[in-house]
Amino acid sequence: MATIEDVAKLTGLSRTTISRVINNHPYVSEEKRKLVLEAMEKLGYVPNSSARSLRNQKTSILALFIPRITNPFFSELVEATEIAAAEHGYQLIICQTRYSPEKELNYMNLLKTKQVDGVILASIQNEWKKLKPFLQYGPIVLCNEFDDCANVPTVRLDQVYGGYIATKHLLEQGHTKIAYCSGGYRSNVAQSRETGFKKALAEYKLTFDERYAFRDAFHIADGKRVFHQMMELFERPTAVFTGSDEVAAGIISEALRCGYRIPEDLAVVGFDNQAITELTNPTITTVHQPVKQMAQKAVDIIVEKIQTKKYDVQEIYEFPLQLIVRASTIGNKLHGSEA
Amino acid sequence: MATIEDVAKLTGLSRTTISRVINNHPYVSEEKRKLVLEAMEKLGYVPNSSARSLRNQKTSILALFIPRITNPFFSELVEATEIAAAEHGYQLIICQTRYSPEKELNYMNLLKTKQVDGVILASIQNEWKKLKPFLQYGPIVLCNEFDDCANVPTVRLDQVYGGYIATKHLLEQGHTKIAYCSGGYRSNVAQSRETGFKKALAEYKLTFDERYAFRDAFHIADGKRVFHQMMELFERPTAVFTGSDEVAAGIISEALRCGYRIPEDLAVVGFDNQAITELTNPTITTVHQPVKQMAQKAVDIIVEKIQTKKYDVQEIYEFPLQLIVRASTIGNKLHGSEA
DNA sequence: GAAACGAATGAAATCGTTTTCATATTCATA
DNA sequence: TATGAATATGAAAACGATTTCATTCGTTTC
Repeated sequence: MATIEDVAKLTGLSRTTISRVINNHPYVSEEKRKLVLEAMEKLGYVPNSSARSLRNQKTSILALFIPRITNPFFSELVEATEIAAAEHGYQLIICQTRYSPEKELNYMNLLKTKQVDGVILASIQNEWKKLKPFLQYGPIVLCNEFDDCANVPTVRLDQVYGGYIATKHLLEQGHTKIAYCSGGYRSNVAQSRETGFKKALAEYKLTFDERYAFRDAFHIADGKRVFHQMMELFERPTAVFTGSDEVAAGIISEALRCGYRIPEDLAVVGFDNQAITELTNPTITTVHQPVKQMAQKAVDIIVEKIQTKKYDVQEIYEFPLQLIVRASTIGNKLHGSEA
Repeated sequence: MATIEDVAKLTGLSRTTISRVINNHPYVSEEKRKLVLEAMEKLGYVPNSSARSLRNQKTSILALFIPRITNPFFSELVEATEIAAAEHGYQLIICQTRYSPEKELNYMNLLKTKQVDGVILASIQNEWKKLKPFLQYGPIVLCNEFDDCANVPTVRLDQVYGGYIATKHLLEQGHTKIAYCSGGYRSNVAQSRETGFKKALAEYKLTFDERYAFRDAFHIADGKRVFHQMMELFERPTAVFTGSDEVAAGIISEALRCGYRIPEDLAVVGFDNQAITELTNPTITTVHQPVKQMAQKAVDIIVEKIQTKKYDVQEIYEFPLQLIVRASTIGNKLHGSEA
């Protein structure tokens, strides 16, 4: 393995000059520069990353925290983040917290041990006060998930509005008994959507019915289960808001299998605008989230924070959400509700 | 930021002793050990990763190469790989080649610059002879994708068998006009499946019809397109083998939308056993791939290779595939073919 | 013609660890 | 009581880069 010393010896120059060539510093004669480049080529020399990291106090690695990558929303986020990071010359380490506060805290040591230059949190499993101390070691940027207490840059989507427009759409179709599905209690994303959901209900003088709330719906299978739970209710809902397209697809799939009609018997609205929304037979009305833009922005910001070294500023960047109306809420001009 | 020197000063000991405590070396008196641990706690000291990497010539980072992470098969692979890596104390850097040989080669420099201890290739975009030179810098393990020329450990699945059992299943249902879909020409995975497909055909004295071959099908949308291409053929196939559940789902979705019956008009077999196979209305017959086991094995092996430093050995570990029969090929005891 | 400046180069310190080697002490053994 | 091991500790040399500070040599400038 050739080192800078080998190149120096071969060229008869000092390490300093070699380093200057590597880093495109001025004050190197064209003659020597060529000599060095040839020697580097000949030796197959490439600077050692660890040595550079140590000397420069910089790893060019970012960490992205997500609960799990097989959730298509997070897949998309990882895809976009990796691409954006690469554009800035950064590598991306994936940290799957699997919803565990301990795992999250453990991964946070990547920042403390200087294995990464910064952390992007796309989900949060601990209270902010547990996370905050790590700010002294490097920048933390919130992306998607957020926390009002957190004094750090936050890139997020207007989830209240998302919950609101999706619900309002159902209300406009005449529905009054609308169930609510989400994934988890802890997430502020989910809570915001619920706020938007309730806001829309309130505008129609309706109150939130706890019996219609299912806050443990993450996957397709959960959607199928929730469908049955809804149908067992005394007063069945005629529409359902879900926090993910997978759950919506699960509900629809199970409903159809059991002989129900969508949206006539049950209108369903998803969230995320995943590929599967075009797959089910009534295609799925959903809320589009501009994941790419969000990821790009988060990376831009963290790169800037790494440079400026000012980490504890609360800046909020919010992107809009967009309702995509498809067939799962509007069936052949029929209204689904006969409240 | 506290360094080992600070701990040494605070305790009045040498860096050597601090290091011994950190690394659990023998020959440190219990008294001093406690003293050191207290000082570390007090200073919030944690060893610097870059310094350790440089000194130990080891980063504890692996790189995983995939075309793109939003393909659910690769999401699952990344998930399992990250978990397995974490168990061994390794971090995982994601490298999305996006099917580009240049990007792949570029990411390979992670190995050369010693930013990672090893590379797991889950897809291959270059000829092996382009990749081979990197072996002098660290271990490369093939996982999922493979190359017979490659003199490295390979963890793979028996794709010939996978293509064979899926096709044989269709043949057993009486089909004789079976279309073939795959994603890409270059991949040995796809080519092996095609070999298995042809082998099954041959056993039934049927020949491969190039007009029935669609080798550019990756996503749901491709499935929809391919469905129409198939239906425009003079002699329509009565069954179709696909290289992914997404494509299968796309075909089924579009077929249903256009009023065709599945499997009566067209039997469809997918690949991967993804969640969506349980979503479409006739659920999708597919081939299950033991992704977790494969990923776990690949990580186990690369960790071992990092230790033993013997990289250029061709060892092949093959896991079996399994046909999962669902409704998209067997409809209510009806046979779909009337050749 | 001296002073000042710019271009080109190198010696040595530095980043924060781990490891090698040396030294000192204790303790058992012949 | 000398001898050799086992235990406990530290000084200094690595690991492979970058940067600071000199130094040297031309070239301008007054």
